[in-house]
Amino acid sequence: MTTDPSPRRIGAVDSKTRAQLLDAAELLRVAAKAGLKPQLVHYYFRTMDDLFLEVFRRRADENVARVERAIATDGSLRALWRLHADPRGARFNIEFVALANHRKAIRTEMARYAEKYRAVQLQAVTTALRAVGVGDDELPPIVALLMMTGLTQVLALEDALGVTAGHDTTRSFIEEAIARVDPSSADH
Amino acid sequence: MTTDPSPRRIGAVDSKTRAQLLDAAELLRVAAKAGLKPQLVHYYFRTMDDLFLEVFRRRADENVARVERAIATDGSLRALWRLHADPRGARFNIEFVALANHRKAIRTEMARYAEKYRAVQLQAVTTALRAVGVGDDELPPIVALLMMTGLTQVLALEDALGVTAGHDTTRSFIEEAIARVDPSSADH
DNA sequence: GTCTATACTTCGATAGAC
DNA sequence: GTCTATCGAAGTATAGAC
Repeated sequence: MTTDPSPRRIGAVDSKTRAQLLDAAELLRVAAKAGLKPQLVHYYFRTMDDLFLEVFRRRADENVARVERAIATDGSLRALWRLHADPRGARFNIEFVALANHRKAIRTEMARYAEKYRAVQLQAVTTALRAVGVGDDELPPIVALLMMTGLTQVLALEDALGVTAGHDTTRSFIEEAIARVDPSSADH
Repeated sequence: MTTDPSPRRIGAVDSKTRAQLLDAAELLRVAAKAGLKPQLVHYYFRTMDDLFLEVFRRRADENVARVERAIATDGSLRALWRLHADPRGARFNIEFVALANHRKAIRTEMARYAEKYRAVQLQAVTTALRAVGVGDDELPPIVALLMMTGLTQVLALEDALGVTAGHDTTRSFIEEAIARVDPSSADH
């Protein structure tokens, strides 16, 4: 998919400029805003899709790794929620949802990663819930996971719009609910 | 904001073509796909923002009205969830989030409506929870509302990507949870 | 009042200059 | 290997024809 069937020349993978373009794209300003000529994008990535795909994969891989690391060191419910509660992940997701709206290649890649990511997280949530004695019929892991994901997403989305009423209340409530069910992981 | 400070001519508000453009835009194909020349958009709406803003307001107003109607006839938790669970609303929202990413005018309008919509729904959820005896400290209405909204949003979003694992389980769980807390509103 | 010819700008991409 | 001149297409908007 990223392999190059055409004869056109392409920039070196370890080029500094290439890295700059990736960084810029991640912040969703492309080229111009980073002080680089727009054409450079096509020299280093051939197409816009290729650029965005690489940004996406880079981040997605990192996220999967982060979750796996977190599980290894502290698989508590609270730790998982904290992971979710970081708005950067949700914000990143929103940006790409917007992109995916127009770009099939992005959509496909998001689907692929959504499944992989979901599996990793589901495993973690399942273990965490079991650890604190929450039964599958009381709260199925997949439900807990989708709720966490959804909640984080709305919070991030509204935040981007400047609508934040009730957000702190909600975050506190979740933290407290977790503390209630698993006092051992409390840290303040 | 939609008033016209410039002298340029503009199409009649009750024109059939104008209505067609609005309908087309709602389905996110614009002009061309509806068999209309792209320039017509600018005759009837002056700018793209104006077109999208009108589509958005039309829908948003309708949604607010729909919730208000629902509350009036059946303000039960279940009814509110059903309202949320309709994926059309969430899908619509996602489309506009994508648009808002590039269009400040849309972003501003979304924020305005988000607050209005939130107020109406919060009122409804508050009443519904009180009716079934769920205390504010047990589950604050704003938390319930944000969770419902978030959950619906993820479901719709994943659905758009073709990722649907666990969705049915989750929907069933919510329905059952509601039935448990409010058996009177059960309908099957 | 309705629509189209036209222009301008941005985006995506290529070929070619250094 | 790195970058820029240039192009075509799409998106956005205006002036003018019917």
